[in-house]
Amino acid sequence: MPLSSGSSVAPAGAPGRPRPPAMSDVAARAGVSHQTVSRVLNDHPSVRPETRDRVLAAIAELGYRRNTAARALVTRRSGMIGVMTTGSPYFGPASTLIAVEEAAREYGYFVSVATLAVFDHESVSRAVEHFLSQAVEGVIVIAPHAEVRDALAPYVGEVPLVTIAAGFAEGLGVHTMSVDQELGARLATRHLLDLGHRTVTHLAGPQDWLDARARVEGWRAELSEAGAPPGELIQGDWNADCGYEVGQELARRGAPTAVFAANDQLALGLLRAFHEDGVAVPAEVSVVGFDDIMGSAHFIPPLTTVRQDFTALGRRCLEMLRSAMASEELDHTPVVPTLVIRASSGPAPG
Amino acid sequence: MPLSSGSSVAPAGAPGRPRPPAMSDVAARAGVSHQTVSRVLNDHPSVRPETRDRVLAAIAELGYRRNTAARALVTRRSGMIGVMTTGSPYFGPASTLIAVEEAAREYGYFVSVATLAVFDHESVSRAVEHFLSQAVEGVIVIAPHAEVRDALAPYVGEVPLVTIAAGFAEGLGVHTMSVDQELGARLATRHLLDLGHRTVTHLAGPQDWLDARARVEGWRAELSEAGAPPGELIQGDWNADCGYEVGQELARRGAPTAVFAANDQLALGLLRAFHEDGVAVPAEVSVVGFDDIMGSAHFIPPLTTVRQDFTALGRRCLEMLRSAMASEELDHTPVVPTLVIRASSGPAPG
DNA sequence: AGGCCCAATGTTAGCGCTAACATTGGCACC
DNA sequence: GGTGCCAATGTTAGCGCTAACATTGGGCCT
Repeated sequence: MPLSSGSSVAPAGAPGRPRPPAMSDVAARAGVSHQTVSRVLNDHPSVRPETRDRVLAAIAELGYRRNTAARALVTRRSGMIGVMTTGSPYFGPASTLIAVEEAAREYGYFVSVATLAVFDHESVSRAVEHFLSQAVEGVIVIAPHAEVRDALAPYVGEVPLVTIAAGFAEGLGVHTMSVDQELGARLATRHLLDLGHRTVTHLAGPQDWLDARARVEGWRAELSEAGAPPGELIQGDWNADCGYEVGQELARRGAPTAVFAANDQLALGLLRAFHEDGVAVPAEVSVVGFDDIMGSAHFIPPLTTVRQDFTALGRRCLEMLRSAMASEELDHTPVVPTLVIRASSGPAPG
Repeated sequence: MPLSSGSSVAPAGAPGRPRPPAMSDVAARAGVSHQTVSRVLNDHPSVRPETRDRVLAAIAELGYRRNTAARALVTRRSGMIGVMTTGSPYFGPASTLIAVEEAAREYGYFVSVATLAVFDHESVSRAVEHFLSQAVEGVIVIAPHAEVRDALAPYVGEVPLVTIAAGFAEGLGVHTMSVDQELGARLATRHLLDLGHRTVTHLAGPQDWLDARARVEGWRAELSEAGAPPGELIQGDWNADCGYEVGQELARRGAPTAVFAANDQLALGLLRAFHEDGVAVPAEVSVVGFDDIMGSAHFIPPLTTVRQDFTALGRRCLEMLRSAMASEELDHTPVVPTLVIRASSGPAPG
């Protein structure tokens, strides 16, 4: 509980610090009315340049800063957007958050964050309520997870909402933006097929993550359209540990010639397992990852992977939210990923 | 004068959305005064349980949410803290931010973020001003950089401020918290010495980062106290690319037997270079990193590294900020890092 | 019974700002 | 030279809430 019934004495606030200057103080100093100060601050056209200068001078002298709370109270606009993100320091969400914040600040918004330790309905609700109690003007959700997306449905209409989610979500009325995961998976798969591999095994991410699902779709679709036999699908999570275990298993039973891992961490685990078990990459097995995280260019061997432009993603999310807040038409076109070819993929053996 | 009837035209605000219920609406519904509603909301002791229930029911029925702006205006407390962090998705800052947010939310604070694309004075000032214009009650800075720390000095006294910074900062009056970087470097160095290495080469991080400096200090101190000859100091940045280049250079000219890299990314680059140039790790060269990032357990070979508990760091920062806001005694004791021994370090050759 | 205290509630006065309306005074126009 | 207009400014009325003070009505003492 933040508030105890402790014996509060002073009108609360920062203890010791005196009341900061208000608009009326500036007005008095500049010899104008507080409304004129307000006009200067809000770039109202009809203020004489001379008056404006006098006001600005007074502001500077007093170190005046406009009181956001008072302003928000009367305008009914908080100037704040909420960004909900995963409670794990994954590369993608972290990068996207940074991009969103940068864009938001450019447009003059404040960004409030809430992290999601778990992805159940209740946590999502709590986070949204947290934002609503702050009167955010819009919410961006960086947690491409099925349950999260579903838990957001009740809040559509309550507050403009943009969520990162591959495909699927339209029916729920939630605005979605994403990197084209399916395309990314297709790029990876096609690359391997082009190298002469008969088919491609996919080490998938957790299927409650929408991105993971979409990657499976893309992989499957590309194989099928290429007329390649269906590849093996192995379920994984997002971690290198899992990649390592799967890699050991694959090495033991005779590895496929091409594996598309759902992210770079999984790929890292695979590479290590193959290395330890003497399976040559890419001579015997080609490995392709997804994300292009920091360092993947220095895996052994350097990892071929699908790069997601998280910066673009973040900006697009914010632009989408702005459109949603203005009730404008929304552009849902996903961000296009690119394939980064390095040394972990090569021609099929034999 | 009676309260205005709801007949006034809605001034601006969210277009279309009607005015949300106010406390007086709840009061009317529950047949009490708005002040009683306020009392219920603030857990004031003298409210009859029956009355409280009636009020709570009215709140639920109307979907009432207290207006933060109005509350902040009168209490002079925004309930918000600002967190400034790096504009790069580094593992440490991202993890720390998450921990801070979690702790802050537990204590009932809102968290506003601002990222720092560059570390110059002006950007830092802009970010602090951004926070001040939001009337945050405190600021946490996750950017252990010398220039950032210095740029904060003018704001000491203006707003409670806690920054992550290894050593040094006390004189400036900025409250600092950190993982004990020097200790971490000592742990790494000692570990290598214990393995029989005569001395240890250090691939340092950029020296404008305080952590990087502190790691140099620790490394140097530990060597000196152990009576080992001074090791070579190589300047680097934080990236694997740099580690790779340095690794190639070291391999070319005959590598030392032990290298302590200032972070895991650098270590990753070293490992790759050594691998490619046929320098066996750890048989010929031992490598130790710093951070224990995701995946370092699956480098080839798995990386011995210094783990920083960023979650603890984040919590401690928040607790420290709370103390600072309450003008209490501050506990600056740093968080203790731990050495994680894996396969990249081994006995000195020969 | 009279008085007193205190728990439970109501009333009033702003917090600092913006929106809406009111008031100036200068100047173009006929 | 009056009329009207408009640019520049002032005045007023809240926004929704909390703090401080005011008002009730029992229960309980003497």
